[in-house]
Amino acid sequence: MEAMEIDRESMSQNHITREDKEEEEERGKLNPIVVLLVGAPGSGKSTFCDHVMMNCPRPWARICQDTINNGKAGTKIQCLTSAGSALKDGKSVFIDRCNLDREQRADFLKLGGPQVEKHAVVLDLPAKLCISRSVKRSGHEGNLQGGKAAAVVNRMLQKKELPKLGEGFTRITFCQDEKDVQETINTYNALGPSDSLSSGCFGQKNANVKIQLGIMKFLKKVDSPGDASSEANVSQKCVHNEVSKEKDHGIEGTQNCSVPSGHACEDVKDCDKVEMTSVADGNASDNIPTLAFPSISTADFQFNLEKASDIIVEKVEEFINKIGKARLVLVDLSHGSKILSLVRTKAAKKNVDPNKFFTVVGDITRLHSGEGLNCNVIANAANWRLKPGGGGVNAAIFSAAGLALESATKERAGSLKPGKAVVVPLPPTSPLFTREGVTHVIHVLGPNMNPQRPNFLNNDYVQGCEVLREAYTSLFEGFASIVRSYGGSSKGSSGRSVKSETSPTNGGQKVKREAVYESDVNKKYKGFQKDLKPGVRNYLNGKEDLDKEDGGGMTKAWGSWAKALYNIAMHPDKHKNVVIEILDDVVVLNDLYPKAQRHLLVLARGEGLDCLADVRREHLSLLKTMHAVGLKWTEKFLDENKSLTFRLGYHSVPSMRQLHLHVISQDFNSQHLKNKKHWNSFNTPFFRDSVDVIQEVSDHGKVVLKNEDNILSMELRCHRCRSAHPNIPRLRSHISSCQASFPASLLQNGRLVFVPSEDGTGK
DNA sequence: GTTCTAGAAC
DNA sequence: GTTCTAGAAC
Repeated sequence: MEAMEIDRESMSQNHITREDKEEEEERGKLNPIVVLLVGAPGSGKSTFCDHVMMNCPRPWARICQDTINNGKAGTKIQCLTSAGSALKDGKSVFIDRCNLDREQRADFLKLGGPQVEKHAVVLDLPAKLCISRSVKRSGHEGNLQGGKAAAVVNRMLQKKELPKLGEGFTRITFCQDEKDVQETINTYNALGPSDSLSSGCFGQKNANVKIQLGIMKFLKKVDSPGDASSEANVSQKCVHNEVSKEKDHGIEGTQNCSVPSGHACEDVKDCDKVEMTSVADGNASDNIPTLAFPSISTADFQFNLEKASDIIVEKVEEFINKIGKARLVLVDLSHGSKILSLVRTKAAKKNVDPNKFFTVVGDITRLHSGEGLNCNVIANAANWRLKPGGGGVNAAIFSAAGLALESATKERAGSLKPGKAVVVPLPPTSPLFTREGVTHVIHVLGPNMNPQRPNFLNNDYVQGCEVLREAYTSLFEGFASIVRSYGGSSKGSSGRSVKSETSPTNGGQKVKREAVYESDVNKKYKGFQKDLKPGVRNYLNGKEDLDKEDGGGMTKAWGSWAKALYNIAMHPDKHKNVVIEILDDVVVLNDLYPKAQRHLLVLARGEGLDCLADVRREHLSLLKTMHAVGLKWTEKFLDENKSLTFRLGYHSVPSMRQLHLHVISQDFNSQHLKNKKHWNSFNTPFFRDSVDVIQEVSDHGKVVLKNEDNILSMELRCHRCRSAHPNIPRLRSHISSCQASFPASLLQNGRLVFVPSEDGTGK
């Protein structure tokens, strides 16, 4: 690599042997630029320069502070002098030093005067990657040298200030992974001697912005309260302008659309939301495949309701786990519907997941327009000829779907036997498709117990039940096949296109996506379900609790395993093995999988209070009780072991249903602490201190929950010294010995509970 | 929430 | 080869 550098040097030496005038012209053509690499040791700055200098047609000089002094580390002044003379020689310049803070960058931005463009290439790669590289570079992983390297990287990253256009850069490129780095290398490689790159910020991706910002915010909160956030706003606006200019000119088609740095987190999320709601019509549940079906055979075919309801619940239970996140909805037109109430009761008894199966009173042909419920598939209680007419559901569906359904049905089948079903894709011309978003109708024929109708079973319920079971099996299997087929479709269930599904991703990811589409779809639906409005969720649960509509925005769906705490709260006496205290409003228990030496849960006993998002002003005294009970237990624990420190708080989005307060000692010494999520759920803003929750509810009547998706996958940082660690074992080994004092913010407002040391300085 | 496990990272 | 993570299933 060094040889290559020397070659370029000698090449450009030839240029400057020309006459001054020519030289001046040449320089004008050369259009040299100064590129400041910004990144921690191990972020790949030198490698970046090497790659560009090897392939880029323009002459470059790399100014490396580590080697500028005859191969040894030199000074900033030396760098500046050397960079200045390289520029005079018409070379573009890489400033290969960390440049992590603004002050360090400032002098280099003056190089060559304002006519020389200044770029920043930010190698903002994960701390653990930088650490592991610099540890490797220093040779011996694990020894003092390695440890030192990690400490250096950590210290630098904690202080880093990302560059802003306002500092004097004309272009800033952010690289957050290897792919970004390669793209940026390609961009610079393609830069001919007189070319220039357009201005603006490039390469910051939404998801990563959130992660990075999460860290920044957290660090800011911990380290430096009055940071210049207003300045960030200014530069952000500036970036916005630059970006739109960029787009107008259409110069950089391949660049990632830049997302402003600074406090952009909320903005970015809001943009996403707007996009999603505008496309998906404000109801995220649009995209969960849903089958609406009438009760088969119980109307005109006079099947016994008790027996039919048993079979419905039985079959729903059987299929619900086979169809991923898709939902089944039993629909009946009448309000006092006996079959609905029977099914509801039986389903509840069997603990059928109320998010995946529920009942609705309404017209099956108007579920979207009438009830606001999107069902992409509806079942028809058909007749054996598969013809319109008769009465009830069959007549209604054929009538609502128009001739399109008749002809589409004819194409598929001419008749149907009892117990069978036929899936008919609904032509997009059908009003049922356009108005209601129904993409398929499944005709199903049940057993007939009505002597006035064909195939009368003469009260033979042995056969009748068998046929009805078969009918539901055929129906649900038909639906399952539709759900599977959605794997390759780019259409949402409603027939309206769904932005998130078609949004571009980078090549590599896309391939992976398609290969695992089936599960990917499931994940997505899971996500959407999580995004249901509280009101919708309660509706799905059959609750009428509209108070929650205006609440914390998003609530989540509960997996079947998530009810353990709820069960304990409802029947603490039945769980005496785990419960350690039962009071009027709360139950106390040791966490089954403690993440620290002491870890207990204070559980609210009331019904309908699942998580922080449900909390309102009326719960204030309960919150205070929970806190007080938690404190009482910490006192007991501190009596036993004065060296412990406790923190009391809630998970922003808990995995287990039923509001519970964590009381957890800060040693985090537990074999159950196994993964990033475990750590980050107690050591990022995902963990909401009880004192703050109480304050917020008291001030605003609810808890403001910021839905920072990636917060649980943030890099691992020590909760005391804030150092970053590459993995859980290393983090655990670090925290077992870290004696640094806790961040100031935790020492305020009683967020940490401990016995003050004798000198009164606390921890 | 945990467990299991494929496969990525080391 | 071993360690570790992350996603799916429960």
